[in-house]
Amino acid sequence: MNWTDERVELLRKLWAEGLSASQIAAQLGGVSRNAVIGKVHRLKLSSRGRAAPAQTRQKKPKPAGTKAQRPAAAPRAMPQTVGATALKVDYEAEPAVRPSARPAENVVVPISRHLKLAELTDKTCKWPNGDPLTEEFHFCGNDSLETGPYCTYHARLAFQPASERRRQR
DNA sequence: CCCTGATTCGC
DNA sequence: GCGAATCAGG
Repeated sequence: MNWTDERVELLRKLWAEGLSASQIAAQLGGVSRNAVIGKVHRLKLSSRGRAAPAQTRQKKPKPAGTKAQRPAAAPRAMPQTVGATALKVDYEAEPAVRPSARPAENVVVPISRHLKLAELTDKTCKWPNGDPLTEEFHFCGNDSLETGPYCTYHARLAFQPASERRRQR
């Protein structure tokens, strides 16, 4: 995989959104999280917004080859773990239940359109399916025009109290 | 041990 | 420029 303009653009977006490097790598596909981090640095996107004090970074003595040590780059700041945690929090806290939950038996589970994060609009259901770190991860993507962030089915899962959900069948 | 980003450096 | 290996740390 090479860094096309589209992929770089998506990288910029997701990085700005606060996704972790590994999650971005999963979304992009075909690259490792190291590749993403490397690219992020080359694009100079490193500090995601906040400029903070200074993180002390130790230099790393290479095992064998004696190479010249650099003066160590300028210390920068980290917004303090927004990455996987951010999306995971969304993933677990926003929807009241996991997509795998079975709320009602007489309700037809919608067939997901399998949209990528970048493909979502304000009219598509943002219910996440699968693990953000896997290739299979996608969003429901069905029409949510009149039901907010979710389609009618997922809106019920997302906004119904646990007690209601329990005796729903 | 899971994860995070940061850095180095051979390619 | 790219990214695996490696690092420090939560």
